[in-house]
Amino acid sequence: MAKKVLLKDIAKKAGVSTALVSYVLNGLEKEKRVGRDVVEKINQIAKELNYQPNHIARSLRSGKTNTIGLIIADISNPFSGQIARFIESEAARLGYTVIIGSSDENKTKFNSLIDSMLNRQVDGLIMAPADGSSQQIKKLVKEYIPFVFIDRYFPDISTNHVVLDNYEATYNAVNYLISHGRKNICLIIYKTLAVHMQQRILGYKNAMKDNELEDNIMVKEIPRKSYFQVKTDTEKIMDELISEKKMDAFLFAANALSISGLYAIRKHNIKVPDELAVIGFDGHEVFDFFEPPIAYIKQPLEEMGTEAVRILVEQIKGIKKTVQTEVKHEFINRESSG
Amino acid sequence: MAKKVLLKDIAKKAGVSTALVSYVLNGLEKEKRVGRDVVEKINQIAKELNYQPNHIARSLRSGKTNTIGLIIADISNPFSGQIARFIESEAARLGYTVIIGSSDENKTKFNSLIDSMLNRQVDGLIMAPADGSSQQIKKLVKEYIPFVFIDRYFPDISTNHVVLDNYEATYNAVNYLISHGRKNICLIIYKTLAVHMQQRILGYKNAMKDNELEDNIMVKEIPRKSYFQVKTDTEKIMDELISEKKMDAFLFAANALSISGLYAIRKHNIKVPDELAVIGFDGHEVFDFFEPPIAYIKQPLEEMGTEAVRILVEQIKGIKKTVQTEVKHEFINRESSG
DNA sequence: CTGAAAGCGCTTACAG
DNA sequence: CTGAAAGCGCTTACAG
Repeated sequence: MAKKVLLKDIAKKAGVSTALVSYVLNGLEKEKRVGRDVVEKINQIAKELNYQPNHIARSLRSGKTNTIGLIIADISNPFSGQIARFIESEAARLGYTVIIGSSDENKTKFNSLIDSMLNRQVDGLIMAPADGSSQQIKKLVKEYIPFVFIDRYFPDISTNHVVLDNYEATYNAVNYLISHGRKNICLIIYKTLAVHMQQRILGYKNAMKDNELEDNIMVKEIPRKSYFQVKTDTEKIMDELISEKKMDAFLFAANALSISGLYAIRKHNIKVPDELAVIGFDGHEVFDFFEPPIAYIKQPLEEMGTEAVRILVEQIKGIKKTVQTEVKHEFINRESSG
Repeated sequence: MAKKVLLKDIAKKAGVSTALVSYVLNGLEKEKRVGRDVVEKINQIAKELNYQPNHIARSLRSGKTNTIGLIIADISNPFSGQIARFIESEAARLGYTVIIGSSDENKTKFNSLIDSMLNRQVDGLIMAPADGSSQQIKKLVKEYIPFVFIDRYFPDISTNHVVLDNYEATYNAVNYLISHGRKNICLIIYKTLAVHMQQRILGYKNAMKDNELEDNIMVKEIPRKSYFQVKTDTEKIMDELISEKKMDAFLFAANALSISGLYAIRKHNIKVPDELAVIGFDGHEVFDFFEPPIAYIKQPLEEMGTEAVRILVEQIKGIKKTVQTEVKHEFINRESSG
């Protein structure tokens, strides 16, 4: 293996101390008022030897790793993957590397991911917290670990977060359905106490109430288990609802739910939107393929990811204010909405 | 911030040196023949103080970071995301953390990701190398950096890799189509010199030849650009081919190509498989939704990911033999194949 | 403007 | 069986 070039190799060759080399290579030549000729010589030698600093050594000394921990539900799911991608890009732009972990919405895994990332001395965390993990989060707050939530948060802890305008998202969608003549609108959603889902329920319910349809409120909650289980559970509920023939519209509050629901709708050969209007969440290629294309509530993933990184980096740099950002959904209206 | 517990805190409290503590906590008590009572005392105090080792310090001293760099095309694409997930799991099981980077199939990005990961002192790399990056790879080989390729490799460099039996995958699929009466089979594939795609072309061509259909060979190559561009290009070519009405089957050699092709097929209202048989690659929910469901060649992603990690970790631990694994495709046969 | 030196928190020969 | 000490490769007060 080619011998690694070290700071002191440059120092020796330039005939100066390692301190000078460190200053120059870190752009502190102005601040430390290093001589012009020395700066030039050091830069040239560094280039010549193709010097690559050892991040580990730098981190140990400086206490900063320039690494961000990202904890999401599951990197193999497109929603998580896309947001991870945007986070990775923005982080790289700002000089940070990202370590990703998948919690599977499991509190134990989530907590152990946090521990493992902290042991690796990440400078901060971006997380979609799992249900029931608020104890662990309180510890982070107490220890002044910089972090930002995405997608959800705990209302009883004051934290930085970037979330969707979940209430408005479902409120508007339901209003749209009602204004186009639908009255029996069912909301299919995950069974969880997480705020983001609760807000989606609230948006739905209030839209129904505001249109004097409170008697028609119908919320079906699906346990958040494996993808396969979600599909089975959703299809089963859809089977019942469809055979009762009471519904004239479905609003799905998450991607996997939408897809599972669409399977059921197709199986029963229901005409969309004539018999049933449908609005999905997040967006998926299956929505484009369905006959007709499915309308959906789109989250601005790039904005969410970029914003989360920006907020986190500010926190890491020492800005102490709490930042809570709500980004706007976009309603992608297509034939299925009726 | 709660004061971090250090090795020497434990040592002080136990009245021993840090060396003993280090040995015990790293499970070297047998090898170093540490006294029983001392072992117990150290373990107890470590638990009591909730000691968390500083990985950075450990890494600097030991030269091992227990970190793996993973470079794939794009983490937001389901194929990459799923394989990343399996790699992450297996790595965690073996005590490694994964840093992920997306190359976008771009040689420059790919090379700079390698540099950045090496600066972070990853112990090894798992990569789906971008076209034209073989120079950089030769450097890795020369510097004895442990790495494993997935999905593709460079035939002129002897490297560890885990790849699909690409030749057999398309050979068998084409044979199946022919044995079910298809004669004018078109292969839609990315335009690249990468071996894995070349093997898929070869499998196709040889199957055609072996059935005396060499005059019917029709390969259409799509430049690998943005997803949007791929879709546009594929649809355009499909439009032509479909209007000529000469084809009776399509084999798509990658996921994005399949989906783009399916859009075109649906647009033209072609009956599958009556007018046109279709076989896709990789698998996607859209395949399930299409009428009829699309048959496809499935890659064993879990096996590929797990195997890649195992090989890499062996290399990191010093085993020098080159390991080249070919995993078996699975043909998921469904109505569309005719 | 520059250098000598401490120190980040571990691991690991070495000596006894 | 155990301890004192060097050292991983940087950064950064401190002194001049």
